[in-house]
Formats: sequence, structure tokens, C-alpha cells
Amino acid sequence: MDYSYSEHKQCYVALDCIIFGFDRKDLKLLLIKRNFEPRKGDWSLMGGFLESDESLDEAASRILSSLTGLKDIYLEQLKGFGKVDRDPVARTISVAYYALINLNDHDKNLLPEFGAKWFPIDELPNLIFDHEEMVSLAKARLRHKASNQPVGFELLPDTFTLPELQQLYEAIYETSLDKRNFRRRILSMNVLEKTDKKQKKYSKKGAYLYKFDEDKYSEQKNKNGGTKMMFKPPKV
Amino acid sequence: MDYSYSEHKQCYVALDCIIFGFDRKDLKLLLIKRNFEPRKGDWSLMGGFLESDESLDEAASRILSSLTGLKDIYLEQLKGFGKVDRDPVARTISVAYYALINLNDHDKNLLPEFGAKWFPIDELPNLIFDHEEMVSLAKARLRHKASNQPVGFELLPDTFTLPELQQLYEAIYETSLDKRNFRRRILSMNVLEKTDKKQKKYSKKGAYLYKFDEDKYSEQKNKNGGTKMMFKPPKV
DNA sequence: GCAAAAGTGTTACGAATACACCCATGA
DNA sequence: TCATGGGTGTATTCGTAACACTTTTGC
Repeated sequence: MDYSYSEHKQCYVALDCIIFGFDRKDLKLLLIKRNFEPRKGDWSLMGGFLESDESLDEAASRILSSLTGLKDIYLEQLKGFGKVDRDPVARTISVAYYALINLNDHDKNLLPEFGAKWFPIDELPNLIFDHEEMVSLAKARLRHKASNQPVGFELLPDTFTLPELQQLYEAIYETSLDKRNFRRRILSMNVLEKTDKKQKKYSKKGAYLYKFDEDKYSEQKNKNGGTKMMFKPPKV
Repeated sequence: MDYSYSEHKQCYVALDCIIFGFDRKDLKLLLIKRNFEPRKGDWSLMGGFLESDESLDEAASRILSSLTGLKDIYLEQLKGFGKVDRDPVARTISVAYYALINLNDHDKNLLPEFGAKWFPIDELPNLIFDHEEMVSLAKARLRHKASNQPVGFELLPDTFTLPELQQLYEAIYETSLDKRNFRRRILSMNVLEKTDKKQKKYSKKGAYLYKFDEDKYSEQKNKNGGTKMMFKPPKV
């Protein structure tokens, strides 16, 4: 084995962001149109390069906020992608991140720049390079995450109604869910706090607004060290 | 945004391998002693650099096999690590992989070189750089994986007994499990095939050897697209 | 014959599912 | 008054957990 750094090639390190958005109705993905060759005019994820004074996480945040203007967005690393010829221009590995954002808080100041556009998650155009692989992995990861913990708080406004939360889950799973069972399970998680206000935008009766209780949430998360066990140990 | 590659810094890309091994009894981790500065004499994960003609996956395999002599080992990407000062020598990002290997098939031809040593998973020494973070993440990931799918086939010989499989799960979860419940659940997964041979090494009575049915396994895995849903959709 | 590990079955409990009606309101 | 979406309760099923004794055999 060879430990001398200088004998090894360096490599471009890119970041690509899979940006999920939810507008109280549909789950969407933010894409940009490339305005340079190769593949000019094709759609792509938002990306950029790692600079020397920033960590991977910081670079992903920077790229996300430089392209959308948004800060403090929930962002999580998905995976490193490193096929030799994944980028035809130069040897580049890319670390993909996914973000969840709430379009109702933010939609005004979003997207006009850089030819960015929101696409419904089930009507995506062809993407460059290995970006489709990234997206499908991110979708799987989001579903997985949603099945283990109450995701969705990042995708919703500070207060939200249960029908809205249900729509988010339905969008993530691309299916419909039973209202009563959904409510029971979400409420039994004990991380929601009911307010006494009602949201009347979408119905005449109005739906109660809930908010997310961060303390209860992290309490729940740490209960099993974050992971459900396949088996419960015997009581002894 | 700036798309010209040459304006961006390149960066060293390292790979680090978290190598889990199981010897029919304990779960272990393979570490090497650094024989160069900085941190000479300290323990570290096995690592190396990405070369220009190989993908990340290929590089991880190469490093694993160059240090252990083993090929075709189960290897999965864990995460990219990219803090600015994680490596004091030069700016380097590292993509960590974890491997599962079965020490009974392989132990003879392993480890003597490079000052490598197997450590019980609960008695690890201090590690260099961010390697401890990598290990604890890998442990969590292994547990998580084991809770969703019958892991362990990579860590066991071609045939194995149910008590051996149970010991593996107990090692992964660092707990003890009820024999009857364990057997029922594992067998109900329908991926094991009983042989008519018995393993008598560890008891007078002897335990039946089982083997893993790859076809049934991948069938099971693809059932829910790999992910359990939080909710089952209504029948309609 | 006994020590040591392998193997086996049943009950009890709790979580997930299926399912249908009433409520509040604005138009 | 009626159309629209919000809200609620229960019986059933199924999976998981708890729990103790018998079998085999080498010594």
C-alpha cells in the first residue's frame, strides 16, 4: 500500500441536490435547464463543485441556497456517485444530497432564476448523466425515512392540518390512505400538538392546525437509538 | 453559477473500509496499525485512494482485496465524509464502505500483513481522524439493515446452523434473543433451506445445517420495492 | 446417567386494518 | 338546504412476545 498523497490523482468533487418540494397537494422536484454544453437544454439536478474551504455538507447548503435563496433547509447526504465516465467532461465524483422544502412558505422567492422549474414527481423529464439514478434513490430514501419516522415536518409550514399531512404521505407513497387509520397512527406518535386555530382555506368547516413538537420528536427518535430492532430482547 | 471545471479545485478522494467479521461467535472489526506519520502507531480503518480508472465501488473492492486477499466480498457504501480538516495532511474527502466477511471461510489467509488485527466490536481502540464516527455509523447501519432484511448470509459460511445465525444477530444487536421466537421469525421469512446434514462441532446432539436460498431471498426483497411502508394502502 | 446444546408449541397482548356515519360551514 | 371536506369509533385480524419442557448424544 502506498501512503504518499502526492502520488495519487486528485479528482473533481461535485455536489448534486435532489430538491423535493410540497405545495400542500403534490410532491415536486426542482430541476434546472442546462445552458451550456454538453447536453445544453437538457434538465439536470442543481449542482456545483466542492471548494477547498467548505465541508461536503456546507457545499451542498451553499449550492442549494445560491440557487434558491433558501437557507436552513433540511438537507441530508444520499450517496457518493463515482462511475469513471459518469461525467463526460472530466473525471468527477458527485456526492448527492436531498432536501425537503415547503413550497407554501417559500414559493414566492423561488425558481425564476437559472431556468429552474418544479416538476411533479411522477412527470419528470429525462435527466443528464446519472441524475435519474440519484433521483430514484432519493425517492426510495424519502419513502424509507417516512416509514420509520414522522418525516414531513420539513415539508410543511410551521402549522399544518392533518389532511395536509396525509396528502404529503400519500404523495410520498404514491397511494391513498385511510383517513381514520392515518390520524390514529400519526397522533399516537405523540409528536404533534393541536392548536385551537383552524385553517379554512380548503374547506368550509375548517381543519384544526397542528404544530410539531420538537422536544417530543427527538425524545421519540432516541428511544431505540434511532433503529427499530428486528427482535425485541427477552425480558429476562 | 460557474460551470467551468478548470476553475475549481480538485481534491484527494480516499476510500475507507469498515470490515466486519464474524467467527461463529463474536462480531469483529479489522483494523490496521499505521506505520507512518502522522499518528504512526495508531489504529485506523483500511483505506486508500481513488485512482482515475476505477469507480468508487471498484476502488473500495480493490483496497479491501489488496489488504486482505479476499475477492467478491459484500461491500456497500456508507457515506461520504468531507469535513475540511478531517485529514491533517491534505484536503481529502473519504467515502466509507462497509464489508461483511465470514471469518471461518477465510481466517487462514487473512490479516498477518500490514499489522492488521481483528478487534471485538465492543473493545475497539481509539482510531485516527474521523474513523470512529465512520465505525459507529456503520454499526448503526448494520443494525438497521439486519432489522429489515435477513442480513448475515454474507457473514456466515455457505451452510450454517440456526444457533449460529442467532449468535450473529445477538452480536449485531448486542443483546440476547429468545430461541423460539428467533427461529419462528427467521424461518417464516422463507429464505432458508434446511439440509439433512448436521453440524456437530458445538454440541453432542448436533444442529441442522441450513443454506440460504438466493432466489427466494431476492423475491422477498423486491416484494415491497425494498421498503416497508408506514401505512398500508386501503383495499378500495 | 448426566451435562450440554438443539429443538419444539401455545397463550396473551397489542398494533394494524377494514369499515360508515355525523359535523360544521359557506354558498 | 345542500355540497364539501373534517372529524370520529369499533370489531377483527395478525404479528410479536412471553414462556418451559423434551430430545439427542458424547462422555
